Amino acid sequence: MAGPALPEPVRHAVTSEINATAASLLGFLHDGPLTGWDLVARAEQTMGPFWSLTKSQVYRELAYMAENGLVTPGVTGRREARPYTITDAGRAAFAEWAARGPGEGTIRLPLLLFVTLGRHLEPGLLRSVLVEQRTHQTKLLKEYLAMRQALGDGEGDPVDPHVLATLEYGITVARATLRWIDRLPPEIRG
Amino acid sequence: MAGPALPEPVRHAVTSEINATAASLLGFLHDGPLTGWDLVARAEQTMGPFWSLTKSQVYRELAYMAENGLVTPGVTGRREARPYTITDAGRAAFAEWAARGPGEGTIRLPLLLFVTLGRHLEPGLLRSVLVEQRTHQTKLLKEYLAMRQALGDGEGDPVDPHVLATLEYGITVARATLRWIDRLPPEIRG
DNA sequence: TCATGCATGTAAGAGGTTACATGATTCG
DNA sequence: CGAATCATGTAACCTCTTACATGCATGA
Repeated sequence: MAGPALPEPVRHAVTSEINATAASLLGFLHDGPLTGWDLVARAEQTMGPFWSLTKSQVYRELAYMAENGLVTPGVTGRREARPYTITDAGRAAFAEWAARGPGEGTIRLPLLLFVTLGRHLEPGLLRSVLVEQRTHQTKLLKEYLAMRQALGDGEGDPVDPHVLATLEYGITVARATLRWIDRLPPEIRG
Repeated sequence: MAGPALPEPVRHAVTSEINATAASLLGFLHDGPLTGWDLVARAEQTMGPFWSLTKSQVYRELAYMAENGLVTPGVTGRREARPYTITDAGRAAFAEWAARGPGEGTIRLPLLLFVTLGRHLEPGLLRSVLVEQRTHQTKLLKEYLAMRQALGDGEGDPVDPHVLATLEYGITVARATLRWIDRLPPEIRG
């Protein structure tokens, strides 16, 4: 009974879909070549906390994408900087990712976990955490407002409304969070 | 020259700190024994999208915690249900985790990525995504309001203000998101 | 010359997701 | 009796984080 070998399951059968991390890098590369370092900075500057990204991930995805022809590494310039350029295949992969729509996203807020489980925490702990959080959100909001101000003052290039819209989201959420903290009942806020 | 062997790096030197996922399970178990299934449901009900958790993770953490004496599995009851009870060591591990404070949290919103990279998307794609998102947030808000209503109508047990506060956060954020969408400039909203 | 910032990368492990597999119970 | 729901779990894989290692360039 020499049966046929079990077939290897075929992965990535058609197009080897890229993940959201790679897609975000390709998105930024539409504006021109950038190094891994630049990409980390760009993500941080334009998306703040709403798109977390570490340099390890970035270098890994860049290497993967270079292997697959989605980007091409350039010659190293100043210091060891190696700029990557998006290719037509890269643009196609990005468009394909975009066509699938944004998925659900991931949110994990330990702060909310603290609040939810508040009755099992030592009294005072939750309060001090909320005080810290208030300070943090206030600082964040201030920074966002300063950024908007700087973009508004026609400093150099015209502002992309999409980038501004993302900044507005940050402002909106920071304000909402502050209001929420301030309206928490006294049993919780102390 | 028989030098000493390289020392094995010692991990978890002191107390083998638990992760936030395990901590959340221990938190819920403070209210009494729960099965893995219950825990998934509890997290979903009380924290909604702000604490994502899959059953694979839950069963894995429960097994790990049982091995380490933080919880004890009970006898299987109805169906295959196996309720876990928190131990004193479990309560200690939870308190220790809490004392470290909530960390930064993780947020990854592909929707914001779409907005930020909007100028590189096919015209119309971003608009339809925003329309869908508006519908989704409206539905979410409705559900939250219904939940608050149900909790407010003294249905059975008195409501824990902490759980209510978490629900308020959901309401606040959903409203803020809706306002943000509605105020997006016409170049983006269409 | 020394600290700081720019810049790239590797290794290892922890955490999270998806698909699969199985079976009990309830209700219509 | 069949469908839906309750309930547990494994395997494989992907993704993300942390720590480590290296070196160039700039400017005080």
